[in-house]
Amino acid sequence: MSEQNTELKKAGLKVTLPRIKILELLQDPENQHISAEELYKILLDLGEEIGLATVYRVLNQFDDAGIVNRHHFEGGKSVFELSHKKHHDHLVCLKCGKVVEFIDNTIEDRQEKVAQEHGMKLTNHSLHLYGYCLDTEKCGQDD
Amino acid sequence: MSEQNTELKKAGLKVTLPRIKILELLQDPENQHISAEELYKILLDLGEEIGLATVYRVLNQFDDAGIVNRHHFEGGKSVFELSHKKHHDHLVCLKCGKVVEFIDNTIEDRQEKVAQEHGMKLTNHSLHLYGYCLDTEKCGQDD
DNA sequence: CAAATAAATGAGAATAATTATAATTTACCT
DNA sequence: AGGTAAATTATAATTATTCTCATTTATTTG
Ligand SMILES: [Mn+2]
Ligand SMILES: [Mn+2]
Ligand SMILES: [Zn+2]
Ligand SMILES: [Zn+2]
Repeated sequence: MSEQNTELKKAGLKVTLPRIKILELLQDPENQHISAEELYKILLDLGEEIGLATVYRVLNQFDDAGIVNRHHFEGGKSVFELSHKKHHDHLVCLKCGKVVEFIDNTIEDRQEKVAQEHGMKLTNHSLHLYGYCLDTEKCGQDD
Repeated sequence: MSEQNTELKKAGLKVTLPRIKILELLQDPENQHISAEELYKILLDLGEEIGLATVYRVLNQFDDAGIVNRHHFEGGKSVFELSHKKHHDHLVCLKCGKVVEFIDNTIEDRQEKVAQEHGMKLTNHSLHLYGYCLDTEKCGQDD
């Protein structure tokens, strides 16, 4: 039994073709931070017969089951990524759309401190840094 | 000439009743982090004849002009707040919806560091901490 | 294995949030 | 006050996402 099957079973979800296909696509490094619509288009191109509603439904189920994480970057739609990787935050280029992942333990620690100081128990957070690539021709801002 | 008028003129916007009313409402501490729809309802309740499209349009113009900042909290619609206050980030209670503002200079500094390390020039960021109020009856999680 | 059944899917309608269009009104500049 | 460009309104359109329900599929059971 494949890994996908095990993961779906563990989440109490029936092992269906749409779910397997979506899980497979999400493994592909090309498809990091992908939207429902984008996944749907890829599936159509692959000749799969799938409904857009199914893609949305499955992604929500995956989110509920903790299989994926959902992010909402400035000015875009919801994007998803597998959650088996370690927690990280995101840097997004406003010009080319490149997404860089990072983790900064100082920031993570301070967040807990801040929450504590304000009498709150943290469950999660989202940190998005927006800017421009400096090293590339196309994104470097004139200064 | 009122403050509002000056602010609108400075932004190159004509001084109209909808714009003045919206600016006024945004000053009210009751209306921090308010959505277009909520503003619209308040305006209707006040007997103003205004269209929802106008509220959206004006808020976008205010955003472009730097008069307001837009935030998008998990699971909600866009909310706006006047931008004349100093930059800050947000703690949000997932139970009661309370929004607490904070600024942590360590976090701010680290963000710049992170961007620099990845060859990017930061323009802005969004940091949202989600959790539960501990001090209140209704929000404290059982543990 | 084949039938029973409960869950999942697909097509399309529905909803929510936001934006565009176009005719009318308003603010601002002589 | 009159001319003009900008703003507003109502409404249609769009975008992103969810819902409905008839049909299909995966799992369970005999
Ligand atoms: Mn990521
Ligand atoms: Mn705020
Ligand atoms: Zn870039
Ligand atoms: Zn609370």
